[in-house]
Amino acid sequence: MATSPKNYESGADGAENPLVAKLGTVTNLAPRDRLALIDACRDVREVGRCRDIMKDGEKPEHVHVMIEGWAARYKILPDGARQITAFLVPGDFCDLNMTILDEMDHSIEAITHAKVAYVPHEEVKALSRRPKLVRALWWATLVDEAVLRAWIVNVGRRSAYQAIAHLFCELHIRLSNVGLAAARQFDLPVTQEAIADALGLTPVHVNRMLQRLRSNGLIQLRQGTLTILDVSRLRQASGFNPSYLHVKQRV
Amino acid sequence: MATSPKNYESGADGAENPLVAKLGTVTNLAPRDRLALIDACRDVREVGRCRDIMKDGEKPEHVHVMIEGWAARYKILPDGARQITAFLVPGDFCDLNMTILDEMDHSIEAITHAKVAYVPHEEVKALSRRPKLVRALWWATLVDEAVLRAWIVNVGRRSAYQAIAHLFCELHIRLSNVGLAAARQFDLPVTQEAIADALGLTPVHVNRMLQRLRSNGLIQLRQGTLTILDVSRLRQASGFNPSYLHVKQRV
DNA sequence: CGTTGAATTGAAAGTGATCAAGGCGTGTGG
DNA sequence: CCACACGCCTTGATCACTTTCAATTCAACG
Repeated sequence: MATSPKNYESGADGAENPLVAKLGTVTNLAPRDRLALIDACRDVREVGRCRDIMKDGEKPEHVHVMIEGWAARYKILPDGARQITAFLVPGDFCDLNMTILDEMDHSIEAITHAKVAYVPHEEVKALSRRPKLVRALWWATLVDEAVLRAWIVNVGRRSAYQAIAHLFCELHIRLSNVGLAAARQFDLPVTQEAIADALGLTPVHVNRMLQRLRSNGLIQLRQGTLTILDVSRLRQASGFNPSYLHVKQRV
Repeated sequence: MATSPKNYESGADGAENPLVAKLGTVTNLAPRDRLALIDACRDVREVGRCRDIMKDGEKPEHVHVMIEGWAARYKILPDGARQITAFLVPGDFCDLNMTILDEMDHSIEAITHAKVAYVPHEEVKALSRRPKLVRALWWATLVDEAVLRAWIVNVGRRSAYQAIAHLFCELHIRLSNVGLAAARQFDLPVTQEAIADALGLTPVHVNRMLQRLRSNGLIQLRQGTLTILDVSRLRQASGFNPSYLHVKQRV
């Protein structure tokens, strides 16, 4: 329900596969590259809501790619508190190249019912032999890193009100990249508690700031659908600058 | 002055070059690999304190490696606030593979007088042809990412007191990896303001929490030298778990 | 129509921010 | 050689954004 396949801009550019769509936002992938990616994602498995896709301490046997639904990368503190360090949407890697490390240092949970592609490591290696794809994969890694840095800024130096607005601006673009956002709206199948865990806030406070965002006429949020009423005003309010996402400007 | 070359465990394992020392903590590098790394770092330049090593919006011409001194990766917000997203110490890359992106989305500043190696991109490519080194370089990238995630947790879910303690625990290990920390102490040539910018706090509050850390007998901090009076108590106080640094346990 | 998870609302308490001033050490210039 | 300046660390008092704790409303569902 939360993740009805709306596919706003589906036919855009081979957006059947979100990974292809995402990587397509930076390079013009050759047909063979696309096919290789699609083929690598052939083993798709379903994961129930609130189920861990991967647990802290595990050594992943595959590389996981989000195909449908949302997931959250998170860490649990000794006192039980939870911090989400990333929202994973279709097209995102859960653990690219994590084989190199001994074990996961955090967990990943499906926050909606999700479909995840299980890609064998050899397959990734094979993909890496295609020059365009290595670059694209590196691009994805570097952007993930940039998103982490922006996340730190968000949590560290922005007010709760701004941080939430900023998060929405980011998700808007990232979802656009995979054809899952319209010009001003997208599915946001995320509880206020998850937003709180992502931004280091309490659910109560998130609720209040959302109300303020609404009453200021910046957003509308109902039944898991977020509508940005005034994109430029929301960006300005949060100090959002999309450059860190390194996308060929389209939004 | 702040960064006197103490080289606590210098002769450890070819620690003349901090990059070699760091990568040596995960793989047994072949002599030829070490030489290749050392050779790649031949062009070392000095950077004055408070000078930018790289500015937001630039396209780096080289890959930069910290050889001596400290630097900070940071972003400036529209309102002028600053958030540091990483401390770079000897052995750290400033911008590995950043060529793939169009331009820097943040800046890097030397926070002490520093020595930085300028490595041409081709040189990095050449290094990547050595299987052990590619792995080691990937390891470094993945650990950098893990550090970013831990940073988010620090800023988002820990109290100021805990966050500062946690930061010290992390730096302790990272500096040990490059032979720049003794069992219980290391140079910390960082102002309280920098710590504040790193953790999303105010200098005033950092000052107060440092005092508390001191009066609780956990640390001693004088003239840029931090002494951890009780390593395990400091780790416990901050909920520090070193696993995210993915080091062959030595500390 | 009762159950359940999530969203709301209220009041009180706190951690950390702000604003302002004073102390300290060091390097520089008269 | 001492005075002054500058950067950084300290300290105090006050303010406010967020948290806590608790209770209530809502909406989807079986």
